[in-house]
Amino acid sequence: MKISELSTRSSVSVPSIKYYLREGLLPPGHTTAANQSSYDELHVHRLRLIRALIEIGGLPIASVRAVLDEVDSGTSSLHDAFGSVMHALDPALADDLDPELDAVIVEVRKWLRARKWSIEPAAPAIHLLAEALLTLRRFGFVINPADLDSAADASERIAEVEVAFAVDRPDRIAAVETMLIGTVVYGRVFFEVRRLALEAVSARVNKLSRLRDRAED
Amino acid sequence: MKISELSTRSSVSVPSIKYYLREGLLPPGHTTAANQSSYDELHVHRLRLIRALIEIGGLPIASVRAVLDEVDSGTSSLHDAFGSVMHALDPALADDLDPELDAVIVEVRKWLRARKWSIEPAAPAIHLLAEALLTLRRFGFVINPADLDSAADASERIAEVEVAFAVDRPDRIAAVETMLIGTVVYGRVFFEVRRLALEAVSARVNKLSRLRDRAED
DNA sequence: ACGAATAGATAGTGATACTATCTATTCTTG
DNA sequence: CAAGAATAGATAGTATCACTATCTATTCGT
Repeated sequence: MKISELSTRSSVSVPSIKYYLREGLLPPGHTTAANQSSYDELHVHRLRLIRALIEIGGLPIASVRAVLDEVDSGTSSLHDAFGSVMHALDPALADDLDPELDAVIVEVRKWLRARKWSIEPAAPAIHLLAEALLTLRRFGFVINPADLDSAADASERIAEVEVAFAVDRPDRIAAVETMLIGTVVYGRVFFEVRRLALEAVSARVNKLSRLRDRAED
Repeated sequence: MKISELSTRSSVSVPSIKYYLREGLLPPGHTTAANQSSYDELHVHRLRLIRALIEIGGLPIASVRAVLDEVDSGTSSLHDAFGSVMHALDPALADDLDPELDAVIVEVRKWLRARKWSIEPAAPAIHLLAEALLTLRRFGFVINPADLDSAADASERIAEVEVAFAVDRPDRIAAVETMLIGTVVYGRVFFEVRRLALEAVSARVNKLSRLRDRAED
């Protein structure tokens, strides 16, 4: 198909498609003449992936490129490929050499061992989780990794479904893509579920306190 | 304290503090002369809040301002204030008039009723959740709101702790701030826990499949 | 044959989050 | 009390990002 058709099929403007081609997010089409290329279903699919990462995941173009490069590079096992993709998701984090943060990182690692979760030691998620926990503590929240067990259990259950689904995919690229979409889009799903939970609990408490006020009259 | 001290205390550069003052994220200090103002602990605290929203929550300055305006405006109940803050968190979402999306929104609302979660009908979280679920389906994930029950249960448990903590705070602003920090920073915590869960499950499956391969030799 | 579309190159744009500079003052330290 | 550092407030500049526009030399479709 030509670029104009790719554009309507994917609802991405032609200039944007050209931009993604330039930036290497989208592989070039099959060149049929000096100024003609033809694109296929793979391009439509890839464009949907790019838009999901940008719009739902909020990833910058540079991260999208890094992630897609990892998807396309034929790393050995699915798990290794997934690890690389996870790593490419994060902007490089500066080592803060904050002793307080280091202490929390140690706690997180201990928790991971206790849960028997085998995680690559250099995983950015460990650092980012520790950072968030430290921030919560600095705002007065008394929170330990163990308080996250119920969230971790729920995450694990859904992760099992996701991984099973990914492993079932016909080829390696589709499998890695599935894990990627799962991470980014499910991440958003969880975030919104959490917000809804907070609102629901807040509404309940609000109602209770109004009932109490009335009883006191 | 003077601006230089505020800068070292908060590890935010003086030009950035001036920028936040200009942008109305940080209230002006108490003016003591034409070119002298004094700042206090409240400013240190507010700066920490701003940085947490930007760095951990990834909010743009405009959202931070909108959210802080809601925090500072004396809306009646804590719950109402919380609702406004939640609303200010989101960039205005265009109504897509996508019938497929509308169908998913209906599903989400039904799920919320089934869970007895009372949510403001216009809550952006409903729209955003439906959007994410629709994207997952378009990538082949078979997923219904009910599949989110375990995540919702876990979120609810943590939300109860958060709300109890917020309600206990000395004043209304502190309470709303607590809910805000809870939403944004816990959101990040959950995201990272989920990624760790995925990596752990992926590692387990990888190991199992390697064991199976070996058995087949 | 002729207007529309295309590839590929280069340049321009608007938003964002600062950062720098400047002036007129005020502090502060020897 | 003098001189250098710091400050408020204003204005201007910068780097990055994600496009968007324009241009040229083709090539396609009718």
